[in-house]
Amino acid sequence: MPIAIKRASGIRRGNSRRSHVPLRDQIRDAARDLFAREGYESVSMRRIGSKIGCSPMAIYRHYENKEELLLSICEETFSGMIQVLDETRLQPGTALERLRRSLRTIVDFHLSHPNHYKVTFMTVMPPGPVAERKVAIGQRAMDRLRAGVRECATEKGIEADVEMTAQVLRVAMHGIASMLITTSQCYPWKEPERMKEIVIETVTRQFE
Amino acid sequence: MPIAIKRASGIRRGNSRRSHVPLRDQIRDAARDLFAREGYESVSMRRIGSKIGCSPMAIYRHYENKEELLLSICEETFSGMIQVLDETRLQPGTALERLRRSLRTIVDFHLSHPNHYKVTFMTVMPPGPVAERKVAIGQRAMDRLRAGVRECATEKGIEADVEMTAQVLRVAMHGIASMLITTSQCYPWKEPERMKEIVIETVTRQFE
DNA sequence: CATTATATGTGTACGGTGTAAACATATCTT
DNA sequence: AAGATATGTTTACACCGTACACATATAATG
Repeated sequence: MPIAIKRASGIRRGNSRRSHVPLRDQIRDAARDLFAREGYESVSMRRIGSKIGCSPMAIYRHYENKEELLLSICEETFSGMIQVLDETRLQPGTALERLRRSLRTIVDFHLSHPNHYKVTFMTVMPPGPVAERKVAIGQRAMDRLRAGVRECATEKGIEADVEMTAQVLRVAMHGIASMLITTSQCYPWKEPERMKEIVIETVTRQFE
Repeated sequence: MPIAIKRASGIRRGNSRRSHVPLRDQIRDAARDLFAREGYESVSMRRIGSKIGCSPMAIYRHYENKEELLLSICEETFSGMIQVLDETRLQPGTALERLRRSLRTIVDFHLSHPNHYKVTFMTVMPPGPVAERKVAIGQRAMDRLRAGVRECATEKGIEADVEMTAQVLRVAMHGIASMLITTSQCYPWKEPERMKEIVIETVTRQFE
């Protein structure tokens, strides 16, 4: 779950107990767990602190505020998604098979990080530097989709509106993810796994 | 914007000013606007009250709590959508034409009522009896989709997994609506109208 | 009509929240 | 050794949802 990410700096900062996980990481780990289990809004800074045995205010030495703490998890998630996407694209198979694998990867990734998804894709951000950062990193993921579409078109020898097709794919994956995430706890979805497959198949049928 | 809905009871309740909008409706209108603009969690009952000039506790005379107020807006959304869906389904044409018209209606309805959409579909409700009531009324909208799918299958003489197909359609429309609503201000969408048509065409192609 | 019941508003209070500010100490630098 | 810096705690504040007690305006009933 933690989505392996290389730490920017490996220096050991002053902690009374040696060889202890840095508090910054403990906080993020605890927050991710609590957010995922109980939802961002219902988890208080006080509870995060008490879970790892530090005062609530200690968190603010490492994260500007609660939202930045979540955003940090968010970026971690995004980087992780791009990473698994790149791995997926390297696996063998036809262009279509690889594209469909990528789509599955995207959906699964979102479903396994619902809180990140909610904050990143279901929150209307007022235009500003934060929103631009989000769009920018989102584009890096879109690049992978565009490449996949382009490869499919090339392999099949057809012309495709790459940008439009990629957007349609994105929209479809977004639909599955957001619907399942917002309603999965209450709504009787009929075989969500099969639905996922059907949607993916449907929106990529032009490349069959 | 308020989505015309027939009031269950037309009686005029005691209000000092005559011919005034009932407080219950004022509350819902204000809440819908604030929820959509700033998000359910960040809008306080105090702010809703102060926006319409009543005390926070006055709201509790009309809605049991904040969550019930949210549910009321969701119900309003679904009722409006069911209404336009029923009107659309009565128009002439083949089953496929009518289904596609319904899908366009759904998307257009959401895009022209973004506040209702955000509140109803982009707000995660904690599991509980209130959320179940939301699911129940949502099913009444799904019934219309299921009927449209069934008619298409019958007309084409093919067997279709009605429930699954309806869910796929729902998911796809949800994807378009939520993406356009959440990102339209920041993201360079390429011809959203055409994308809508392409998505609708794609997910109903099996009935061509 | 007088009276009671009900519907609908307000004010206050409680336990929760995120976090600013001041302070304490442990570690690093010089 | 001494000062600077990093990292923790304590306290305090403004705000939150809402329970509770109270006021009043309308409806129902004798």
